Order: sequence, then C-alpha cells, then structure tokens
Amino acid sequence: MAKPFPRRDRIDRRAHRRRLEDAMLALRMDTARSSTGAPAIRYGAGKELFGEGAKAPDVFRVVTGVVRTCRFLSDGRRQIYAFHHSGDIFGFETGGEHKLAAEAVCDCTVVSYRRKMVDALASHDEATATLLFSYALQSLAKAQEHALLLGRRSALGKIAAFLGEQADRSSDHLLVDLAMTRQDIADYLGLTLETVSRTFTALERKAIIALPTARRIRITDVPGLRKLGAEPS
Amino acid sequence: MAKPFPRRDRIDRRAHRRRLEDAMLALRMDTARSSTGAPAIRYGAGKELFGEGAKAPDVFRVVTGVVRTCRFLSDGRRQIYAFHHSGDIFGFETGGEHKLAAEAVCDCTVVSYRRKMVDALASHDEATATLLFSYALQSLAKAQEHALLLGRRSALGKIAAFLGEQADRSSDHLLVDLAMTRQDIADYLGLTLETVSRTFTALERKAIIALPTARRIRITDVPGLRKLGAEPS
DNA sequence: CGGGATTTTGATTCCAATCAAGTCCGGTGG
DNA sequence: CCACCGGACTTGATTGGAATCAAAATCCCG
Repeated sequence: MAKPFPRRDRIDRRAHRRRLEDAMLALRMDTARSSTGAPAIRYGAGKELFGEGAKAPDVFRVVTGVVRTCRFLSDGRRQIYAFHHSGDIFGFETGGEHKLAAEAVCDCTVVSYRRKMVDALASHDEATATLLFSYALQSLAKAQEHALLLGRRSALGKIAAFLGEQADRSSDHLLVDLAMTRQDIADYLGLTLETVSRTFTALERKAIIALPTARRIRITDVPGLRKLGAEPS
Repeated sequence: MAKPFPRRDRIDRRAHRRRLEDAMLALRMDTARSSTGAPAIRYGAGKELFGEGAKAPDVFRVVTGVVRTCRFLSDGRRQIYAFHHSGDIFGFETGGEHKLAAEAVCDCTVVSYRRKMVDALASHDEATATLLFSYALQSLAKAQEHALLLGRRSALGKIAAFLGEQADRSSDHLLVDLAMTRQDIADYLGLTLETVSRTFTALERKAIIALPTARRIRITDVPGLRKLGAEPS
C-alpha cells in the first residue's frame, strides 16, 4: 500500500476526530455551540428548512424558536406532525430522504449536522448511537400519542390535550405563549381554524383558560383542563 | 479477583456467544428458527402477548398470523396503532416498558427476544444495531403515515387507504383476506364499526370491490381504489 | 340445528366543516 | 400621529358526514 502523504493524512484524521467530538458534544448537550461543520442558522418565520423529498438529509437541533414538520396534500391542505421547540432534535425521522418538510413557525435558529457526520458518529461511539436510538424511540412515542389524539377525541379533547402539551413545555406552566397560528394548530389536530377558535372561546367561557391576547393563554383551571385533555373526550 | 469456576465460565461465555449469534440470525432473516432463548410461541385469537405498562419489555417477530398493538381508553374505546403481519418486528417501540398492549388478532405464532439480549446484540454487532435502528425509523414512518390517515381523511379515504395497505401485503394483490373484525378496522382508522361496514358496502356499490364473504375482498377496480386512497379524501 | 358473535342496514342526532361576514390588531406609509 | 391595510382571529348560519341508537340478517362453530 502506498502512503504518499503520511503527515497530511495524520493531520486530517486528527481534525476529523475533533469534528466528531464537537458534534457529539453538541448533540448530547443543550448547547448552541456549533462545531466546525454545524453553524447556527437563523430562519425567518415561515421559511423552509427543507422540503418534502429533499435529498441531503440532515439532522437538526432547535436552538431558539419553533419549527414544524409537515406534509402538504394535493388539495392544498396540510398535516403537521410535530412542533419542535428549543432543544428538540428532528430530521432523522426520515430514512434516505426527507419525506416531510420542515418550516420555521416563528423566527428561529437551528444547528444542523450532515447525516454522514451523524452516521460516522454513531458507528464510532456507542453512547452516541444509543442516544440517537433513544431520540428515535421518543419520536415514535410522540407520533403514537399524536395518533391517539387524532383518532379518538373530540375537538374539545384535542385542544385541551394540545394546551397541556404546550403548558408542560412552558417555563411558567400556567402561561402559554403560542408561537403558531390557529391554522397551524388546526393542521396539527386535524380540525379547521374556525373550530380551533370556537373551542378556545368555549374554554374561556367555561373559565378553564383566559385569553389576554389571541396568542397568550393563561390556564385558570388546571384540573379542569387535565380532565378534558385526559384520555377520552 | 477470584475465579472459582474458570472452566464453567468459559463454557458459559461460549454458549452466550452462540445465543447471540442465533438471535442475530433470527432478527435479521425471515426465519421462525428460534434460538436457545427464543422459542416460537402460539397465541390463540384475542390472547394478550403483553399488556399496557408491562415490565419485561421484549421484542417480537411475527411468524404466522396477525398481531395488533393498541391502547385502551378509560371509556372502553380503543386505538389500534398497527397490525403486524408475518415477518414484522415489533415491541421495541416502547422504551423502558410497554406503553402499548399487543394482542393476537387471529391464531398466530411469534418468536420473542429478551430486551437484554437485543441490547447486548446491538452493542456487540454494529450491523445489527444499524438494522434495529432502521426498524425503528420504519415504525416511525408508518406511525406518521397513520397520523396523516387519521387526521385528514374521510371515511371513504381511510377505508380505501387501508385496503391498499392490505392488498400490498397480500400475495395476490387483488384478493385480501382480512384477519380482523370491522371493530378492529374501526379502531385502527378512528371510525365506528357501522361506518366501516357502510363504507365497504358503498365501495361494493361503486364496483370498486367485491365482497364474496365479509372477510374476503376482491379488488375489481385498482385505479379507482388508489384514487380514493391517495392523499386527499 | 341452535345460539352467540359478527355484520349489515335503517332512522335519527349531533359535532365539526363549510360558507360568510365581521372584528381586531400590528405594521406601514402618508 | 393617524388612517389605512392586510393578515389573523372571532362569530354566525347552515350543511353534511359520521356517530349513535336500534333492529335485522348472516355466519360460524359446537
């Protein structure tokens, strides 16, 4: 075997290893610190991170803001599969290519990792492989929870469960600032925007929530909300 | 460190390694051949393989028959997440414990692998780890497809898409023998059994399918079915 | 042959979609 | 500064599709 540039080769290996370690750190921890190959990128509200069927499948971590993954139907309607908040990892749900699109719900920043990098990382380091696998299983669990929501619940149950989700993520569990429009919520829950709006109003009339502004929700009756959002409708 | 039984230890290691290799083979290939720790088990129709919240999470492969994974709601209703046919792997969707229940739709045989064994296997052999990861991603993709079905489709669209799924799995793509009841189908699609029945009748009247018996469906108009089962309703 | 489970069919009700105006901001430019 | 504009949201009237309630028909298995 010829080794034309042994020194060069050694340097590259070392650089490669450092890149891997950087990426590993970034994946594992809630850090915006980006490695050589993964700068933090800003996207304006509504901008597309990647489209349906895009090659070059990358893995993303949300640093700030909210991202939605969705699919468009031929009649113009849309199904939103998930909202990804800061800290969430997404994009690896898609095998060879992205079967979903990802878009910024509001202004947001994300870091991205080349799929190749992630694969190299996983085969390199068992702990990271395990971590990635657990992310995948979490996504799967979420998708199943979502299916339950879509299949067996009334509009009231859907909205209540959705608000529960949002409240859990919020720092103040009694105050939710929605990043998304009524249409987004409707497309996530399999409803129309009118029904979403009406249901918010209904919850307000029942004194379960207050709506200081359209996008800000104060939960005034937690047990009441939980009861509606629990399993059945 | 004391080694009281060195010979015994060596034999155990060898046996352990053989078990791992057997399990690897069984996971990777469509084989009912079971390894030392994974006998093929028969379950009668309706029998429970494992319940919601069961500890001892195992991974299963269906050898013959059909298995459903589902959850029960407090009001007695049910959401079926998936039907698993022969060759399918399931059960690893659940992290530490099973959040779903699994039941035999009809008489069936499955092989099961202890979760510990699977984990050992994965950390032992990279190819197997990759394989398991790809199974997880496939499950995720299916769950998302299912969510789309539940969220944005009429009863007609749901049933058509469901029949498409079943036909694809069938050896004769024009003839589907359903293992499941109307109630099962309803719980999978988020409908009632009456609506499922009515929709079958409607498809028959449109001459898209024929129903020699309630459980046997002959597809007489493939393009027609595909059109209804395609994206929108 | 029963007899229970499964399936089909019918009548009615009800929830959410659709169609249709309004209202409420938040930003922009005169 | 304010008037205006457009997008987001709310509200109302009506329709429609699936759920629910109810009963018959059919199948399958002992």
